[in-house]
Amino acid sequence: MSSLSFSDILNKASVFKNKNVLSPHYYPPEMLYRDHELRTLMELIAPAFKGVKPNNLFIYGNSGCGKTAAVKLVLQKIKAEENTRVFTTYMNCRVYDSRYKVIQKLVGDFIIELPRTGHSMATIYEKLLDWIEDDDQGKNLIVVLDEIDAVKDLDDLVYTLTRTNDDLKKGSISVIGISNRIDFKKKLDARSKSSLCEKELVFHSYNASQLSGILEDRIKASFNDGAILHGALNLASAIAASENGDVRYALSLLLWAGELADSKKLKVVTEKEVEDARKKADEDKSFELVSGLPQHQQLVLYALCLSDSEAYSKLVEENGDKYYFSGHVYEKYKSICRKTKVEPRSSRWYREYLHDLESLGLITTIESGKGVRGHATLICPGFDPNKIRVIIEKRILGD
DNA sequence: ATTCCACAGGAAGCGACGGCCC
DNA sequence: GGGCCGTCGCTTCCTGTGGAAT
Repeated sequence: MSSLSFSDILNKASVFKNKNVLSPHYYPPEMLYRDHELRTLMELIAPAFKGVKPNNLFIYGNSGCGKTAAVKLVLQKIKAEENTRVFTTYMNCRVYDSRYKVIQKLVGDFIIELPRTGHSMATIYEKLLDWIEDDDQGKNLIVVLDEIDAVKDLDDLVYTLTRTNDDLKKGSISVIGISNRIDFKKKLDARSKSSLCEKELVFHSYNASQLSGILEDRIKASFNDGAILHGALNLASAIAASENGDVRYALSLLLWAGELADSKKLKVVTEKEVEDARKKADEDKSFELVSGLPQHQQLVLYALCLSDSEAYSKLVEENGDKYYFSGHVYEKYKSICRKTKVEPRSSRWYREYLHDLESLGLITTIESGKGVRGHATLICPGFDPNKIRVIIEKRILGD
């Protein structure tokens, strides 16, 4: 042990040349197969350089199909231009998820950092207006709202930003909204929709051969020559193609497969490592998701996993999966709460928990449809119930 | 045809919290 | 220190919905 040094660890043989290229936070300087989208984006933004407000834009497409990367690339090009009054800012709405937080972030980026609360909406809004107008010809601000569907009061936000352009004597604000949920537009009211979606741009999913192309490109920069066998590459692209052409997923598969090969001291990554990486990724993901859950969501999940052995649980078989009535799971949840001396949440909140669990992929729900009285919901665990049970027992009931 | 059931999910509001400004 | 302000996690109340039961 005493002879071990950092250089030993760093110089250990590896299939990787540069792992960073595979990270989800890495954005490539060039993009393949997205010429049309990049051009459209740039044409849309171009008027800003003449002091004309660009149209608002709404971008959608499945996850991992290059939306964010394309926009970030264009933002870099804007920043590279000199002497302009075009300002840009990018934010992810999972973090900035309310009108207040978005406006606050704008003020923070360009004017002054503000505390989380304390100032009224009106105060910080005025600050923003003053800043945009405080220039001979005003400033043209382009705001990119990634995962825009996460904003809770999006109608208010869109209304405020639209109104800003009316209030401004000079300068403008344009919005580029990005989402991977096409259906979310339905939730907006008509005015916000027409305002936000002045222009729309769809990113279609990559097909298997495009995925291979992209992967090959990244492999060159991240792995040693010949470290990835052709079969492994093809398998990774095929898996990703079946996951809606998600490049991010494909890259993380390669990363995991490479790490697996390193740990087995292999010089090349084969199909086997990719396959194992996929399995391991699924398991790790479920473990991480479950252990990171708030207490009551864990209890709900636990109730669902335990329903199997209970005599009163009725089950409906649907292609081999066991579905449980949401009402019964709620009762089970309440009884577990009683046993563990925890105050159960209301059924309204329980329904929110189900939504959360479903969006995390930990459960799937279907409507009962015919054969059941009323409008019942049926729930099925997304992973092996026994494994989930063990994780939760360690977490909650263990201590 | 009407009533009942088992929910879904929107709206309003509550109270604690952390923070501002004066 | 008091009056605002926005947020969070939650409850209560309520209307809507689709099919079963009567």
